[in-house]
Amino acid sequence: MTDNKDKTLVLENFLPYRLSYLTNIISHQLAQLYTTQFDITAHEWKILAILNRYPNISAADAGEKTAMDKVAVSRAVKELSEKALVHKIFAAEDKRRSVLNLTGQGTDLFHKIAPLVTEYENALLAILTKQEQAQLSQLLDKLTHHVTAVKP
Amino acid sequence: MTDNKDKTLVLENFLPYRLSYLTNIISHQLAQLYTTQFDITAHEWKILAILNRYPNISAADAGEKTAMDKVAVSRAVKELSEKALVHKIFAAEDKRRSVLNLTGQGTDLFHKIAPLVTEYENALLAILTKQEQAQLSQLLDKLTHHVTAVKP
DNA sequence: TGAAATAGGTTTCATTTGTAACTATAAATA
DNA sequence: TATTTATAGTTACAAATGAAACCTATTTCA
Repeated sequence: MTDNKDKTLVLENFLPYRLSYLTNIISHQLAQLYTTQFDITAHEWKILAILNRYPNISAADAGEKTAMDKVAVSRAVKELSEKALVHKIFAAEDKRRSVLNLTGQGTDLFHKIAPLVTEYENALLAILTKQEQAQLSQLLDKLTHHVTAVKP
Repeated sequence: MTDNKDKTLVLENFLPYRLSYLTNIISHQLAQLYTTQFDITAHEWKILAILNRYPNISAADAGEKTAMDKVAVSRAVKELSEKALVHKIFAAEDKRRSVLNLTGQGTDLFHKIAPLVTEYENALLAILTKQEQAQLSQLLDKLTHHVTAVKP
């Protein structure tokens, strides 16, 4: 009889706990890469990355694509603007809507950090075979779709 | 040529990002279960769960088993003690070391919450086949061992 | 139209969290 | 043994976060 069978919750086997344990460690290690060498928070890094990929998007769009709430986006953008890494204007056709872009400096910084984090990702994935990597990707997709469907 | 090939970091494909996205949603949904119905934080819930499984452990042990830092453990235990859910004494043979246990009330509360969170876990896992669940478990193990080995 | 509702962003305030300093006890060592 | 060093836990302060209130601009529709 397994522990789950008799209804005793075993933290070590509990999926949400295991996911959060792993994720916390990874996020922490990853953050080291840019918080120490460059003076950038995790939120700020996310905004840099998303603006590199999608120029001219609004704060709301950036929030949606990064799963950050609008307050966090607003604060990160403000910081990044003050650091001259991001340029913000308001759209002419709708003056509420912001239009965000990396500055030259912002682009430069992105290209300094990106190799570090992809290197970290590669180091992570190195213990998995190509097939396992594909499995993992698929499982994460399934779970993510499921989970966002349940409570959108 | 894929986006990864030309070194442009694509957030949506980046494993740490995808993990953190999924985990945040799950943690949040899960927390709803006990923060709303019972007045318990995520940290407090972790302590309840670990003390149910391992009675008589110290705060340091609890922290190690839950991946919480000692300050978070101290605060959660203090709260739980004030709510009479956890009983804390100091060990006779080493007066620095605490000895923690659930009270009767604490045990009762644990047994109220446990079914809710396991039900949530089951709902989560329901989109995966048994085989996929096993794969996921194995992949998480591999990654977790790897990641803790890299930076212990 | 013009009042009400909505949407994008920002600010404020309270809570949470993390780091570092601190207290008390125990272990190590000189 | 006396002094240093290490360990368990708490406290204090600062930074990060989240919820709600708050502009301002745009829609909606009576």
